[in-house]
Amino acid sequence: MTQAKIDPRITRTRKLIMDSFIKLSESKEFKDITVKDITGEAMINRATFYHHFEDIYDLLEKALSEVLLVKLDTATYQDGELDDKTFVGIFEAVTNFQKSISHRCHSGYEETIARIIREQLEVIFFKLLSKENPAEKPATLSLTAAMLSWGIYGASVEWRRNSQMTPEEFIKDSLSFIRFGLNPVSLTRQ
Amino acid sequence: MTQAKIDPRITRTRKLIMDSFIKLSESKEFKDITVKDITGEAMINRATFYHHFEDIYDLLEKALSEVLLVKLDTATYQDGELDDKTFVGIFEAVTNFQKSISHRCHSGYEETIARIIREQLEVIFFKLLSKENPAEKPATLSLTAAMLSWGIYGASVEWRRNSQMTPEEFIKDSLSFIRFGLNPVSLTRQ
DNA sequence: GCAGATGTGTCGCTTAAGCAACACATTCGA
DNA sequence: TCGAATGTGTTGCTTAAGCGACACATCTGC
Repeated sequence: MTQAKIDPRITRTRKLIMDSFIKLSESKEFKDITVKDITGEAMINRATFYHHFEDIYDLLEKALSEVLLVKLDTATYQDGELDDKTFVGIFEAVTNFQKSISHRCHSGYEETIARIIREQLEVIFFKLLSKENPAEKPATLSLTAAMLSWGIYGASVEWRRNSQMTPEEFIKDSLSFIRFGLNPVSLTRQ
Repeated sequence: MTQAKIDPRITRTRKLIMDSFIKLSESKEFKDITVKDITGEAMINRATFYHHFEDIYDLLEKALSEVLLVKLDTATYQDGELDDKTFVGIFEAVTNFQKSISHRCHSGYEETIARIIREQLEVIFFKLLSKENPAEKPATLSLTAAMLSWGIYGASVEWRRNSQMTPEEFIKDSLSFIRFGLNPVSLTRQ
């Protein structure tokens, strides 16, 4: 498709690094994880790590986006529309991810993750919005995507703080306001 | 120790191949497994396979010997003597291995495995015998090792055919005859 | 029979991974 | 405060893995 062919060694090595990072993340928090730890766990050379990633923050970023994008593909490749199902899928991806790392979040680190999640969401929303509104100005779509990403992320924070509901139940009712606007009459359109 | 240092890539690749082979062996029998199947499963290049193994029979041989040798190390690295514990450990290794592959044994294939097991046992016994009898003629030790390997392998066949006992219970009593000779009085020496 | 498909084993060239050493930060305890 | 220890990021060279093509064997069904 978009790229010719990718050397299997690259795939393998990147997977080794990612998996080792995830595994280490389960036993210690981010700030205590060194590049050496990762390459040791992955049984690859340290220089090879730098061949694939700028530094450990770059790895974090790419690891997070991969987790989100995998979920995104599952949620949207069928239609790629900004419908309820897509929204719920994305929201579940975010809450799942937060749940999986919640026990290793500490000050400073959490804000980094939050930023990366929002950035990823923004990319996703921008893509979907552009598809459905090809005529609209990019700046408008971009800001809309940003607001959506902050909104969805904020919702996940709320969910984590309060809710015993499933993510889907939690966000379902509010989605109407997002999708059809704040005018009450629009609810009948759902 | 005996060799300087081994490139991690080699270790990794060999493990990938071995694991894929074991995995494939669980779903189809040996004669239906192709080199392509293995390299496909292992996600390595076919040429790389031939860099490590002569052919698929060579892989079989080395995979089997690895399984046996792992068990052997566990059983003997502490002392390396031809005592009861070592014998029982080796016998258990053989019976465990046969149990693990029994459901994929068919005519022709079984005899190949049997040969390889016996060859491996012979190597092991020869090493142990040499250690305990440094002055003895190699030819004598070699034949003794061969007879032991046939004997142990035969015992495993008997065990598989008849016994509800554990491998240890099964072979324990006969070991005295092996170790101390057939003279009844020797039993008192145990 | 033989043509097409599939597997085997080998080759030369390309590319990614390993290694060892380096300069440079940090941390931390004597 | 200094020095040892540990981590970071980079480099040039070596080595193993990937690739595609090749000749050659089996098969299998028309």
